[in-house]
Amino acid sequence: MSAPLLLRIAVPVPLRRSFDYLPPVDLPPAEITCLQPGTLVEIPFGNRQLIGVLLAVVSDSEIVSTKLKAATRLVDPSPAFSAEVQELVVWAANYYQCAMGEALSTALPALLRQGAPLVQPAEPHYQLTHEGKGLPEGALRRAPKQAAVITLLQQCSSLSQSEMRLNAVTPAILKSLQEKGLIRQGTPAPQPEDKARPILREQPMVATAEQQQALDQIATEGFQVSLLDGTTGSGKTEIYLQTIEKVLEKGLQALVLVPEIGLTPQTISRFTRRFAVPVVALHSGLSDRERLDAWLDARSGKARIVIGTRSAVFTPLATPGIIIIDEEHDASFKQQDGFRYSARDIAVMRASKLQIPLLLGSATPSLETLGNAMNGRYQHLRLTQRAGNAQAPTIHLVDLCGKTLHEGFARETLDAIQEQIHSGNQVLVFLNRRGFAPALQCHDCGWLANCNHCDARMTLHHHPKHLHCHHCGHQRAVLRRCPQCQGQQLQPLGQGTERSEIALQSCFPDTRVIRIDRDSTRRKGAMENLLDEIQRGDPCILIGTQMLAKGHHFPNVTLVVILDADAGLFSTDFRGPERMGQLLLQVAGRAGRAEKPGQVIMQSHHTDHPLVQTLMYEGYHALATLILQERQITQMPPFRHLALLRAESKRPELASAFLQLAREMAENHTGMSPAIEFLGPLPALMEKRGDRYRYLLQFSSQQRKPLQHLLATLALQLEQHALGKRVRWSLDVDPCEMN
DNA sequence: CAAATACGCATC
DNA sequence: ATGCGTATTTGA
Repeated sequence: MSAPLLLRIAVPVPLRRSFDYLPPVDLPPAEITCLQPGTLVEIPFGNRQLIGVLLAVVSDSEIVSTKLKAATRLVDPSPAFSAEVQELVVWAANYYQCAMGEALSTALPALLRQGAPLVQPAEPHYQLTHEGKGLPEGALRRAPKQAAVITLLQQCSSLSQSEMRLNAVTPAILKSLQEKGLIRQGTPAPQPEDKARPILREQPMVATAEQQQALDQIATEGFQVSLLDGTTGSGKTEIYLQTIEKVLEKGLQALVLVPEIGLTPQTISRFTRRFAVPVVALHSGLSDRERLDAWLDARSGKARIVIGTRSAVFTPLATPGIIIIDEEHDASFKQQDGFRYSARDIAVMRASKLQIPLLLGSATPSLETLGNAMNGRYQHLRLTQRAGNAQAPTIHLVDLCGKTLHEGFARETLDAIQEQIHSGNQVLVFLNRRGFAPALQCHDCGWLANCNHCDARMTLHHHPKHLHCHHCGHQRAVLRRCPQCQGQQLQPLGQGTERSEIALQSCFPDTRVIRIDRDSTRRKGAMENLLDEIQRGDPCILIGTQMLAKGHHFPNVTLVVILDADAGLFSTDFRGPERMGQLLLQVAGRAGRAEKPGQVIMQSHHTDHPLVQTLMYEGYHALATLILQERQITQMPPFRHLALLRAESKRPELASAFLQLAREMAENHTGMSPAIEFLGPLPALMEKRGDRYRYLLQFSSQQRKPLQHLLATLALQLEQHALGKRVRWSLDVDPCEMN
């Protein structure tokens, strides 16, 4: 008699081990042997029911058989994860030192994590009725959105609800049309065979010589990583589209990853306008159901283009053909909590395992990617010309030293704004600090309003009037008297977007000033309304944070003002200068996108700083080269690999003792791999945050392998140790933020 | 002395 | 993570 078979399950808890279960009691033994890894299984765990992922069917366990429980049921007999995606997630869990169950569960759509079945309910499709087909030209002139649906259905004959959504058609529009008897719900007409169906809906643009050269060098099969390194407006998207076209022609799918802020309706419509194939978008606005449907369409191969943010890198694809990452330098590709993976780096691994090309696009590539392009591991494709007749903006440095400032603005800056407004243009003012002022100070004794829960100043907000800690969310009323000296002269210190908005409005009383930051766009639809107003093109001044810098086109902006170019210049984070360069260029790229030439004004107290000078006069690549040289000398990434062990606790001594222990454990291991160096335990830059004291221990190594090995052993040991259970800790491999 | 809170521990 | 039992503190 053979040993009973057991299910080895990854459970969605942060524990670095798997759990063994007896098969569900009602499962025929013959079917157990057929189960594949990636199958979802509902299991009793402690006193709750969880959805786990089958890792393997095994014949014996380290756990005595009397302690084994039986799994409740299979969510579905077939696996949710393809073997390919499951292996990818397992690889990533090991690389990023995340518990396997936690990693697998973050790679799953929310609905599957809750045990929803792996099938799609029939989705309503809409078709033209007889009446709708015979609708005379020019009818529905007073309902352009409804007319657009009719046109759409004339082209496509039948569209599902989600396809309608992708084309910005709301349920209300469909309802009106249904009531008028112009469209009806029904089963889709049988689709003509794939071969016959056209891929394109509109003709591609004619590529410039430079674009064509890049296009010719991008592989459409086999593993190849290309960096598409092109200035703003040089037509990177057109290259994505034409490359995708080639992949679609071969009957394969394209996976497109975009930054969180970049997945706008405009981005999606760029793809749906060009291609006649099914496109799905996995963005944060979807309901769990819609997300699962899109995921299933990608998995079945029905969706031919999949656009998504970070987590979409784990989308299963029936026929993967290419992966594209737009704005590859963007920080949102790195998850900052839990499973701290980099979607960009995982995409490299995925493309290599699948033997398909990967295209990384950016106007300001990350130093990691640029380093790989320079040493030849990635193909480096440069686009230097702006497409069309758009001109590159001219950049002026304004030296603030010794100048009288008007609420943070130099006289010449205000004059330049005046001039552009006068000529009927729009101006964008960039200040990466929301609120009225970043601090409130007593003029009599120098006391500062600090947060009670963090080592930080509280930000003064005017609308509504209160003090707000941007680190822990704590709020309090604005004080009328200094608690230290009873003085009544409490003064705002420094500039925030609210304050600049008021200043600009008083300097330009007849001009519309629009503030765009998290506070002014919190209300649903507020952002859209403001963007619409800007698109109308009337002269106005935009003042905002980095929300303005990414993913939006402002064709009428002719002047970009960077109020404080120095922020980030003296950051303690070694990535500060790189990020400063990327952000400044990105903001500058908002100017002069149409026919109107743009200009950029950068205000700085350090106009002679080498980084500022290099960025100004030689551009991003010179800056990047300079920073890379520095990184080589200081042995920082990408020349050396980093990992951080963070620990936090309400008791500071506990967190630092934990890291001290970790360091001692690690040093005991590194007899075999002396290449690993340690730094710390050190207090985090902001030691106290939200009433927790935070410390870190930094690891660095020339080789990834020994570091990964050490971290794996260490994590396991720390998890066992009593101290490890008393502090909140996490490992961050290839950290982006050092705090 | 009971209720509220903190801590340690196990989860197949 | 999460929930439970036990120890510890709070409090009327």
